[in-house]
Amino acid sequence: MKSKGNMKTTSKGKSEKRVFHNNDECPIRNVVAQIGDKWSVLILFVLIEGPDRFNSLKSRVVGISQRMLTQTLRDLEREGYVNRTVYPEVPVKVEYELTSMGRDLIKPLYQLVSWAETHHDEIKRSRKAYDERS
Amino acid sequence: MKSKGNMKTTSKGKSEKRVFHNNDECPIRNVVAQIGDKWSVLILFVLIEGPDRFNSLKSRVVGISQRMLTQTLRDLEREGYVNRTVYPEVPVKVEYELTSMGRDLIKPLYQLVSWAETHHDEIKRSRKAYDERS
DNA sequence: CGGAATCCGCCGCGATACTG
DNA sequence: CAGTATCGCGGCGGATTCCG
Repeated sequence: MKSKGNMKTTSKGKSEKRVFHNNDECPIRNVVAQIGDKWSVLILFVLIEGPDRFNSLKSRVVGISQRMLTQTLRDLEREGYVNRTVYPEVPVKVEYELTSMGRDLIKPLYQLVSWAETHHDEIKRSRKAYDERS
Repeated sequence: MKSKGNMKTTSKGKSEKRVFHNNDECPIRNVVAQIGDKWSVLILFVLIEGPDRFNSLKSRVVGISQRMLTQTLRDLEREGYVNRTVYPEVPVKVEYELTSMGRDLIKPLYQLVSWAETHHDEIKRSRKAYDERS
């Protein structure tokens, strides 16, 4: 990890305890804060398979409301992960697709997904054990 | 990606549109929901450098309140990412450290961090451009 | 079809005060 | 030192209604 502005050491010669700040200048928090919401990762993984339209997305991300789909897509677009294209037909057709940065984000995200699937049971067991202790 | 229960296709012969559910059975949402909060990743990255005590963590995760540090540590412990050890001295000493699963989680998380640092500027530019358009 | 606008409940999170 | 308890706000996110 490169030592950016938001991660400093208490430099007294030998680098010691690194300090972390939670603000807009923290790259990891910037990304995690965006994809950490309720729907972003699911939408991203749906869009891996190719461009898709609003209502199709709505049916593939089960349980999402119109409001949250719109809002999450806007956020992803603002971050630069998703492109929005309007085809002025009647009725209107709108397609969403991953940008190159969006497709690039998928790679580390996919690592996390694989990890999550591998450890899913272990996590569930840990939760159960924790809850039974208390 | 293995086809688990929460990701299905509308199987009509050739696998087509995958569907995603947001529930407890979705491994990725399980993990992202936990580390996606405001403080978890920062605490995890502090603990990479070795076991640490409560008040030391508090000063290294700048801006976190006692309440959120306690709560986030409890959550991470419940998931199985963090171990909590109490040393019955006077005054009490409590150490937190990553479990083997916690250290393992760091790997994919670190990929994400690297990605975040690499694309931080691009994201900031995308936001700026988006905001100026509207 | 693909939204925008409004209303509102819940809870994540911070601030503060107290405790073994 | 390492917490717990209580209060309160802001914002996420759901339900509903209206629009080009």
